Amino acid sequence: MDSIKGWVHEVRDIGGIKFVIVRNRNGLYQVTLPKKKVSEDIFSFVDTLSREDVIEVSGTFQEARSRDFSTELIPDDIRIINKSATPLPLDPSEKVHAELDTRLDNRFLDIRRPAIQAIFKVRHALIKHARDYLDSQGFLEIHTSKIISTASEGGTELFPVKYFEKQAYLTQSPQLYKQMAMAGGFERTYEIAWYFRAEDHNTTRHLNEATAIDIEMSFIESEEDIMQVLEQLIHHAIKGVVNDCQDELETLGVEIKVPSVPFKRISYDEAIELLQGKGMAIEWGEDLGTESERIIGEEMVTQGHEYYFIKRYPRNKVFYIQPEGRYCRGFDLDCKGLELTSGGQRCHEYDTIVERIEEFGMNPDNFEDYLKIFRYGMPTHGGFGFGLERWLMMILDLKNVRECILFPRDRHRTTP
RNA sequence: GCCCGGGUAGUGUAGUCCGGUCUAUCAUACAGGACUGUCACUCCUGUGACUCGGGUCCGAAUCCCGGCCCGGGCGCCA
Repeated sequence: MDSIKGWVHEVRDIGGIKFVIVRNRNGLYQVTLPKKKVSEDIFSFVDTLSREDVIEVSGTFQEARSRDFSTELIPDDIRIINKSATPLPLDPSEKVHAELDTRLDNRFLDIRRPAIQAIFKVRHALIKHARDYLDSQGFLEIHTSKIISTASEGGTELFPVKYFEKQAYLTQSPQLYKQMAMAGGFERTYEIAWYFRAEDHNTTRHLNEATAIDIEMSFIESEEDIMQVLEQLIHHAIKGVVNDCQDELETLGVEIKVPSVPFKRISYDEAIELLQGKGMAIEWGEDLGTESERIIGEEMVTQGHEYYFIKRYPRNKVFYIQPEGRYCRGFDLDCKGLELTSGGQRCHEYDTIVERIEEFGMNPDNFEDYLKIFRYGMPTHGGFGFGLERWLMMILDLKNVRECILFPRDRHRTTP
């Protein structure tokens, strides 16, 4: 006796023969009911089925006369585990397109669609192989607090949290904790981290709650040591996805090239030259905006580089990055014009970090907990934060980063 | 935060520019019926909608103002 459990995807009633297509996470199954081969009860019972009812069918599999199915189940019994209400707020069989907003409002139904499940299977594989790679390189997985007391990193806006009688915030990055882990002698750590950013942006590539692969490592000579970990991680993880997710990639209609290492590196100076050569009015020292990133991305792609580093930024990029003359040892990793990663070698000397805080117009007195870690033996170190949703979006060529997280939080959405 | 675009059955759309059989299109869905190899089954019948409030006008889905909601771009950021 064979049995399948799943959702009623479709009922095709041809009169003297009926087909029930059952869907579960493994795919679609055909249940075939020729009038003369099944009981009268079960034959008429099929008429009461609605789309998305949860059922269990038991019977015997046999070879199918079908274009799409090699086998079919001739049922002895069909049991309804739970009925579905009608009409459905969106169509999991994908006959009618639904807008992203409708889909997200009904995300649990949206996820029943095989193409959506495929996105999250790829996401799983990506994280698994990234983790495997970091494990193989001796990195220790840690988890740090998401509730912080002050906006010590600067840059982005924070969500306030009422913490008993105190004011606290949701973390924007595990940055400072990773550095404490270096001060603590872990030498190599990573965290699959949650970020919260209270920015008012409203684009297809921003989330107010996002995940990232964050690493930190000690005893480095320069930011190059970190960049090598990053490019190897990307190379290995994508190779893993290509190996594990053939079916999912086919479902999504995506063909992935494993990027070869090492990745292209260009300096900030070269980026500015390139942009000026393309007629852009940009001066040395300015940030690279969306337009700049796009132009650089196009140029890199024509040179055959999907992934590329931009390094040797001006020293005013971020305060905790090790300065070097007018430059600093920070880098970004971009993919086809989209920034995926920000990282670099951090300051490790107490005097330097204090100077940097002052250089950025901040008060070192507000950084006491942070500064303490530089006083008692801090090794050279560096790391990066690598945005998972953005990476997945680029790999799968999806148009909206909201597709890459189960329950996205954007400027307006807090449900479901 | 700034700028632009949009809101029509459960879902997705046509119609809006140029107001008038719009009694609002089509698909899908839903309800009922026919069909013994479907595979987006097909066919027949039926059900179901103009975001809200105000204004202009003989007349508003259509024009104007405001609210609410949504999408996108920029800035900022991963």
